[in-house]
Amino acid sequence: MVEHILQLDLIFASLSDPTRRDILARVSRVELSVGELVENYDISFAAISKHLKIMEKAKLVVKRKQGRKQMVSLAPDALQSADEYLEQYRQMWQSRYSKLDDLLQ
Amino acid sequence: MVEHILQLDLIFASLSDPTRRDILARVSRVELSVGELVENYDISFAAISKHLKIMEKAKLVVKRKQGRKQMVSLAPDALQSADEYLEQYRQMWQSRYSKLDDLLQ
DNA sequence: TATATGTTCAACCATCCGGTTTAATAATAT
DNA sequence: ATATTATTAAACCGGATGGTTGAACATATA
Repeated sequence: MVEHILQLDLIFASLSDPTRRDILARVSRVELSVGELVENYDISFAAISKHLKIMEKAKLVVKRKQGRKQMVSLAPDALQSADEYLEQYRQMWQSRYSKLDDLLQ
Repeated sequence: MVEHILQLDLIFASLSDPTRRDILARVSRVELSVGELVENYDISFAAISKHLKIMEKAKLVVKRKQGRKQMVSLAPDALQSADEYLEQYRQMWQSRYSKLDDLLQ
């Protein structure tokens, strides 16, 4: 339970960085090695490796070893946790719009 | 555009802290003064005030002055931005489950 | 006007974060 | 065995973050 809350900390903290969101978008389309990811950014290999470690801890991505490469891919469960968290608020902005709808009627 | 991205940074960073998520949950139910919020936590008035400033900057909450009190309430638009960000990934875990469904058929 | 109440600001501290560089490790190729 | 390739680890740096305390500011109330 506390575990689950901690996980939300890690998930949202991961998502708060634009480089990590970009990594997420890329690996959601296709599995990529760490090196292939690095090519897209102007920061060091080590920096990307650290970003990936943060994302792994948040369970946003998984790595599997293939030869000497580490292949990175999306692990959708964490995003789903974030989505479920937002779920509880969804009706609030929906009701907002329905109020607006009422006005427009 | 860059503005919008920056906003996602602030929104997710805000949500990554459990105290702030708790504040959000409370003010989503009922408008509360800063002082009323403080009573729920073991940290200083100033600390809560700082959390609120972060949440205000992320546009997760709004404050309105009422006498000498500052009343805090939810501003759903930022949560909706977060939700829209997740939207692009939603089908990925949904398709995962539909694959599972297929297996179970 | 003085005082109490509600909140923020400022300065400070310890820790975390995103980046660097260099060294170490792991796996493949020569 | 050695060299090359792919990645992580370690040590470091500057700036942000979450907390503190104490002073300052704003608004009500006596």
